[in-house]
Amino acid sequence: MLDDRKLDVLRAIVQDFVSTNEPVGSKALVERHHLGVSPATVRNDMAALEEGGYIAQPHTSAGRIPTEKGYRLFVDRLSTIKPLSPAERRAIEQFLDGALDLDDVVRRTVRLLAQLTRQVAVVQYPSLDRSSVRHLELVRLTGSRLLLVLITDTGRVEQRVVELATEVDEDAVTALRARLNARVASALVIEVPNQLADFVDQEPIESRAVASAVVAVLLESLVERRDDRVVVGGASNLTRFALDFPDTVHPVLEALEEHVVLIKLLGEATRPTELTVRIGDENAYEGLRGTSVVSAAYGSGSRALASLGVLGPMRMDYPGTMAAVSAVARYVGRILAES
Amino acid sequence: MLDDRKLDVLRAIVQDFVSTNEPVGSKALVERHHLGVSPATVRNDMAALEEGGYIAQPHTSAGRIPTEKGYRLFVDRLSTIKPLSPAERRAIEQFLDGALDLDDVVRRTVRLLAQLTRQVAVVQYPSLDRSSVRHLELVRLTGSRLLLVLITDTGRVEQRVVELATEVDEDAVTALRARLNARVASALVIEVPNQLADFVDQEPIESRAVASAVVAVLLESLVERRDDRVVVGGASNLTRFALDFPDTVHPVLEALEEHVVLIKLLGEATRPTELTVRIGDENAYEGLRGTSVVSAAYGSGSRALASLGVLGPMRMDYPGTMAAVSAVARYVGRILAES
DNA sequence: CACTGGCACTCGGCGGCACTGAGTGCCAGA
DNA sequence: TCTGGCACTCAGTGCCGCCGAGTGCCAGTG
Repeated sequence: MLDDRKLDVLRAIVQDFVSTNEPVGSKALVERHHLGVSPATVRNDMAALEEGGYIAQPHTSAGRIPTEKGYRLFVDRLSTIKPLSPAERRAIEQFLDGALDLDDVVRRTVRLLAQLTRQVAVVQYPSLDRSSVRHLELVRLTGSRLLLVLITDTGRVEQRVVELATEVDEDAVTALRARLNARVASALVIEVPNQLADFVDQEPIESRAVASAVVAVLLESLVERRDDRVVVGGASNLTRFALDFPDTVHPVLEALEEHVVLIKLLGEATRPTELTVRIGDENAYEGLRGTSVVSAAYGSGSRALASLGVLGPMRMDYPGTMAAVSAVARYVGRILAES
Repeated sequence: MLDDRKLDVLRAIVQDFVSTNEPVGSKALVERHHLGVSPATVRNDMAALEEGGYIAQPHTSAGRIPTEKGYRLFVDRLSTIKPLSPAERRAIEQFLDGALDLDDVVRRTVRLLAQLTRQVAVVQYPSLDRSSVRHLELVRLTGSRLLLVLITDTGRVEQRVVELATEVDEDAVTALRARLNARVASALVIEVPNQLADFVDQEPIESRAVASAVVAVLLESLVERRDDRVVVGGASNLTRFALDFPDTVHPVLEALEEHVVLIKLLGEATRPTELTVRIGDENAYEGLRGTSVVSAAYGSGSRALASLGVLGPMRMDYPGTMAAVSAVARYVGRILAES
């Protein structure tokens, strides 16, 4: 039913529409792409494509625009990921190599992605669940207040104040710190609750109260941070393509502030650098109709830590965007593995 | 030249225009505000106000809208800060009391401000320069890598990895940590470079190399963080008032991503809770024409730590916004003083 | 002298109307 | 199976005239 030429026509329609943002007609199509047939023939093919639901006309006397289904087919079968230009590769390296700490890596990444794709970029912090504990620090602020700092292998730092009912001296803190680290250092964060299950009971009787308070705060902080953090950048790119639809930008801006929504959008991280493309309603969030999301998991080695991606109009340059997202994800993984 | 009634008229014009976003005419004015005079009289007053540059007509056959100068006069002399409703006070308390750590305080604050004012909120992190050192932590990651963690009295945490040329053992790290803290603990951050000026020289000869590396990274991190951090929220509120001017939202979104610009916008922190209002071109940044900024410094006690504020259209509810910003600044200061 | 009512005037916004042109579907012919 | 031709549709555009909100000015009044 869809022979090769029809697919060529669909590909040409998607490419033209993406670059001009105007319905494309049969005549323009044969002029811009050397299809080797006449407009009339193309019209027949277009009728077939419309029949199949791949393209549609906004109104009777207009050209065609791709539908969601059309974009899907394009992404799945008609496009090849466009290799990045050397300049772009260089930009990625230069941008990320100077990063100082994890916060900096994330901030730079989001900026880089937004710049490369000229769209809205979303980067998730390395998931706590999938990280492991590098070190647990316990600082005595005053006699009855400790600062608990958790440092992961990805450089993430979580800190929390522990209020104690009783006073505690420096030596006790040092000892407790050592015993805690012996238990959890280099364990997966998700394993920490198990590792500490009987920790308090095994403590010397005189330090049980303190240990119990510390462990409680630690476990609590792990639960609270479950809602992993994301950073958004390039929101101003929204207006580039939304000038025509001023009512569509508001819900998108709202969505960008709902980090929970964004995390769902990026999707479950699978294997590192594996690309996911969600087109239009596929990402099932009211207010994000008409937008597409290209995301990839990143990680060090074979372990996926979290995801990053970009959000743009359905009429986006999929091959280019996919290449950029994939390259950045790969590079971030490398940076994190090094540190 | 501007008698009381003319000022009343100006006040009425500002109030009406702010709430309706439409040029206000003489007739509507006498109907909605009981000015006790006829439209014709008001027209004369309006002519005088226009003469003085306080109001203008967008086109000949339209009502008047306030100019920048008009808003300025309104803010300076014609408005009283609207007290917050009990519901709003309660919202502030509930919102901020549950905060876990500094990041959380900042995130909650920005969200709260955006919600209260229905505008774009900007909150600056407590300035490093104005904080003091609570503790300096040195963690031995491997033999040749240390993690340096700086914790300030406002709960801010900065961390950085120190790469060493030689191996170092746990005891040496402990000793160095103790000596470092003896020097800088509870000093103002801005004093740290002075405090450490001769630190390396006074170290035992065998630990000089390590001390020098650590101090170098510490000083460097203080310089780099000079560009203090800000957090933005409520960007979706932009579209509420920018529907009519779709071309004005793009530059504003861009400005929101330029944190340096935002920091300038908030202005130099003066005394805590002191309000600043910048109207239109007063904040002198291309692309922010037509917007106003209401900001306040916050701090604990009499020490200003940083600023927060909101950004909105020139036609904003100044009394309400000023009340909200001021109340939030006061409350944030209190929260930080407690922790 | 300040205020008021009346009146002529201006001009943006809106609906109606005709025209244009891009693009289509269909059909007969190669 | 493709092509050229033809009638048809309809969004977009420009033009026109009307409506009405709002103004400025002036003469009249307490």
